[in-house]
Amino acid sequence: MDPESDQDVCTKWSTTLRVYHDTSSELEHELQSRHGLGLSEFEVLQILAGRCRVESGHKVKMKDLEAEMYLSQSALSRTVTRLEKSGLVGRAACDFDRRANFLMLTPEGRERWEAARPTHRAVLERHLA
Amino acid sequence: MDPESDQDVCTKWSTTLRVYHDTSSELEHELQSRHGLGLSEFEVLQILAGRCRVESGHKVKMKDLEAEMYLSQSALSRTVTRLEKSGLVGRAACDFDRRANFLMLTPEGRERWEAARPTHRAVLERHLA
DNA sequence: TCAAATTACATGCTCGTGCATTGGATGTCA
DNA sequence: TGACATCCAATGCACGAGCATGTAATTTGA
Repeated sequence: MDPESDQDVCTKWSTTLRVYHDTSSELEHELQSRHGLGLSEFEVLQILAGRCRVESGHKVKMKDLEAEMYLSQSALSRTVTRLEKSGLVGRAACDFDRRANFLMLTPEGRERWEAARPTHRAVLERHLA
Repeated sequence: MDPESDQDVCTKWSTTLRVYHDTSSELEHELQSRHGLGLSEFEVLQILAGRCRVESGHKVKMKDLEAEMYLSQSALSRTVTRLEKSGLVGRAACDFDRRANFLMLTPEGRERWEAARPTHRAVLERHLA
């Protein structure tokens, strides 16, 4: 509440704004132009790639995905729909709970993610290293 | 490029994402519900309030504003139009260059900004202190 | 001096996002 | 078991954002 901490938080916030906008807009452009992926789409692939190991049969529930992303339920639903239409992600019904969806990377989805990963990492290095 | 710095930038980025999303979405909600202002609108008022002192006759050029904001030219144009329609900002022609616009806070604009400022500051304190 | 390039701002268009709602499935409890 | 609450995901809707373009004013340079 004192002037000093005010100055602190303002500086911190403007730094955060700058880093966030610079980095995310370059991520968006690079991923889109080089790999045809939006940032949200890449992030979904990234999470699926990291979690689709042996456990749970290579599948991830929408709700689990939602919990790890800064995206509303509806936005995530549409993002996954776009990825599904592009053939990068597959949906599968859940036997135990037919309300829920399971998601998994397709082979093509894994390829695209692996192709895009260096681009993603390079942008982060450039802005955050 | 080494694994360590990769880990560093990834951690840094996910921290930035979390702080940015948490803070900006709460800013957006609080400013909208309490003061009827979008975050971009508040930021425009903030810059105008800070710059509309004696120098340059209390006016700011669109281009100068644009340089200080993370907003495209078109988005800024529309944001200012919204603020103008709400009576919070005034546009004035520039005598020297009739392409350019000058902007200034209206008295009501300054009131709204001063009313919203504590809300804005409180959210920053809460997330960044 | 005047045509071409540049600049400032507005606007048409499309897209991704959030909110509210819906539809269907599951859980709860009397 | 049946009625009601809760939960998951999809969808209608509105809105803010960026890109491309348009319009008008200014600058440039041959």
